[in-house]
Amino acid sequence: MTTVCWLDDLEMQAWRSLLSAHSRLMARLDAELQASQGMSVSDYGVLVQLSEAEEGRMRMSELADHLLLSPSGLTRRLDGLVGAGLVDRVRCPTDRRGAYAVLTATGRARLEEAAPDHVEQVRRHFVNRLSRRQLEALVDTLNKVASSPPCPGR
Amino acid sequence: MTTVCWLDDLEMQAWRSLLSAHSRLMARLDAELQASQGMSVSDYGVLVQLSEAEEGRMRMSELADHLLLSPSGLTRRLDGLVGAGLVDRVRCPTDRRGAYAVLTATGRARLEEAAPDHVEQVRRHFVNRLSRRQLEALVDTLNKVASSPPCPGR
DNA sequence: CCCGGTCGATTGCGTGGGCAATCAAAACGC
DNA sequence: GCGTTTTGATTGCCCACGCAATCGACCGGG
Repeated sequence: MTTVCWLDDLEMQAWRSLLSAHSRLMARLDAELQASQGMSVSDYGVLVQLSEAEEGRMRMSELADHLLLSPSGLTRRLDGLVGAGLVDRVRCPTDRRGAYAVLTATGRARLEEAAPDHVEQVRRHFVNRLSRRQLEALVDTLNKVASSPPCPGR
Repeated sequence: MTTVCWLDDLEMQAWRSLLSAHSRLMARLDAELQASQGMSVSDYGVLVQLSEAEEGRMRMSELADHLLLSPSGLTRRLDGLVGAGLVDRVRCPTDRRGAYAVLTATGRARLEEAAPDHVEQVRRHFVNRLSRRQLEALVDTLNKVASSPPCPGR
């Protein structure tokens, strides 16, 4: 019974390792941040992005781009955070279609509270398992993967 | 405004590269396989696993493990494939709780039809962007990430 | 036997997220 | 200045998936 396999062993392994590593890693981080801080990694990500932005505020569309989320996805993710008082939605005064997401004081506090745990978890499950050289190589490798396609069609 | 950041630059880059590369890669592969074959990468994955198994059959639980899916997730994923006639559900004769997922003839045909496209897409967006050395390093790196935690708690 | 414990699979339910449609507010064209 | 088009965000609808509860079937101790 010939199995369909036009990727050689190494290529196949690389592909499957990527799926497996990502899946396991995310599952662990989600579970642990949920357990230790009652916060999802996604919500944490929103708070981090905002905290790094000028004055803790960012336009919805820009934020969505940074988080690799669709506009609708972000809208609803913010609903939760707004409900929890961690983020405010502020209509943009100069362009009244647009809106800012702004980190509230409690939001910032909550982030600072959760950050040590999350960082420790990322270290334990990811960063600390790799050498500096491996981290460098990984960045390089993944950037090649993430970069725009050769665009033959466009 | 000090941003929360207890990971140094390289570590942060590695972490964000992983998220970004995975997200973009999956989005591209999903979109392209959907466009060229009307099939999701997840469904494709099920067919591949079955095709590699003895006689194209596998127990539900084992299949779920291979696919990194929860039992319920697999059950419902299979519903679709069964509905499409690509897979059969067969109750295990020796243990009537259990069930096999078996690849049908049409399922195998469908897989063989879709495979060239998918392989080409994985090559274009992933494998071919990397050198052999990078692939080797990547496998090694990701396996370290995926491997079981140090288990201090258990 | 048979009865409590366990196991494999499925189902109910909740959450997360994408796409397409929508809406209001700009921006553009003339 | 006033339609038309474009843009930013939100909403409706849908799908994927995980967890917990469930159900039938097996198993091991009396």
